[in-house]
Amino acid sequence: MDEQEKSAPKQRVLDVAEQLFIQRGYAAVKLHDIAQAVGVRQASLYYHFPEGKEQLFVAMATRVFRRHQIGIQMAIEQAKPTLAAQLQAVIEWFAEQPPLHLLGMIHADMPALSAGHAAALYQVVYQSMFAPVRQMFSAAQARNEIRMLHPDLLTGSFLSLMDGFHYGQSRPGAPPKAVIIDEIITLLLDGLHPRPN
Amino acid sequence: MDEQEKSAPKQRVLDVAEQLFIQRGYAAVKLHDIAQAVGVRQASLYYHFPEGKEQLFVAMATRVFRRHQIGIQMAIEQAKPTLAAQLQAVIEWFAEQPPLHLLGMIHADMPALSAGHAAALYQVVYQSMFAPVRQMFSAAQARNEIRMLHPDLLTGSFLSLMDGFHYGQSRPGAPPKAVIIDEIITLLLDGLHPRPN
DNA sequence: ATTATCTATAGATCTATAGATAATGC
DNA sequence: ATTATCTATAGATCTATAGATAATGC
Repeated sequence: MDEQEKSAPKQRVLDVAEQLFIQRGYAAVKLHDIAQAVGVRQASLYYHFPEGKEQLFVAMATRVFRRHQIGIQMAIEQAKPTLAAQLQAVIEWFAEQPPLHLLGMIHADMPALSAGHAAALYQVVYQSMFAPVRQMFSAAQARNEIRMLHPDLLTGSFLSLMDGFHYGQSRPGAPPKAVIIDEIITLLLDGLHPRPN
Repeated sequence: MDEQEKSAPKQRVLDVAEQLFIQRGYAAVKLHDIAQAVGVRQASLYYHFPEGKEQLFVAMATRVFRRHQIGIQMAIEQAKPTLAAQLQAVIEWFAEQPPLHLLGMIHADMPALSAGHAAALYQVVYQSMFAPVRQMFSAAQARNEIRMLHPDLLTGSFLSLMDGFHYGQSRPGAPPKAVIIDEIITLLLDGLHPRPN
């Protein structure tokens, strides 16, 4: 009965909910859609989430954010302690995950929840996504490795770029993932102006 | 009866619809919400948009995109013909507009429309938002002013950043707009690694 | 006994349509 | 006559609740 030890059917509901909620947004997804994709009747979802749609959304979002927190932290820890290596690892993490659409979730979905749920989720977003990335940039600044831009701005910009990643990725004639990652790193570290060497 | 010559009440409906649809997304906004904010009854909206909610959304989105197209093109034209000056002007344009949440709209709202409406809107987005920005970057590359990164990727990254702009902007203790703009330009042109001079 | 489902349905909400009303401008 | 609203309501959709059913594991 710990957080971890969850029944298989419940995990399956969360999996499907994750796909649909993230793809279409909270309001556009009906409980019936989720039930249908799981292969059960709409009312059966209330067995796993007795408080209904909001509870399901919050559970799903929390799970996604925690997974990203672990992925991001592992990426940073296992990379060489330079921003270039850490950025590479974190971007690779985002690139191999399904699209998250974090900004859209923060902006459109979370405000639709009850005030309490929204505030709680916002905390989770901050701890899981914002703080670790911010920490990576701050540390690089403390090492005097990079310019002293505002770390919050860097963090927001970086997460925006990660949200945008999958758009460019999916269009026809798009370069392969590895090239996109390389170019984003070049852009972030060296900028558009070519270096004089 | 031209596109331009629209009645004042209809414009007012579009104004309100713009605010609500962009803020909360297509599915979350009910016609009743729009009517209430306008100060009329829900059924009265059908006088101006006889085909209903979708038509209203498409009209609103088209108007927003066209406005941005003009704003972006004017910004680029009136700036000095260097990427630095043009970027500054375009970012200032985005900064003075209300948040657009372009990625969210493309991702969550447009796919909820009928196939025909979605395709048409997608065209408008491309022409209005994507093409002018892409052209700005391509031209800078032709002038040999910047690195030869994929222009589609640059464009997508830039528009992602513009979507993210207002998030950082609104949090407490955020730096003033002018500083944010400066830092984004520095980031894009010079990158995080400090230049050796 | 617990887990996981089902059927049936109440009640709320939402979109859209039909037809009436009032004001303005020929 | 045209423009812009209104009331009333049908029909569809959506969330949530109540209570039944079936399988598994003591």
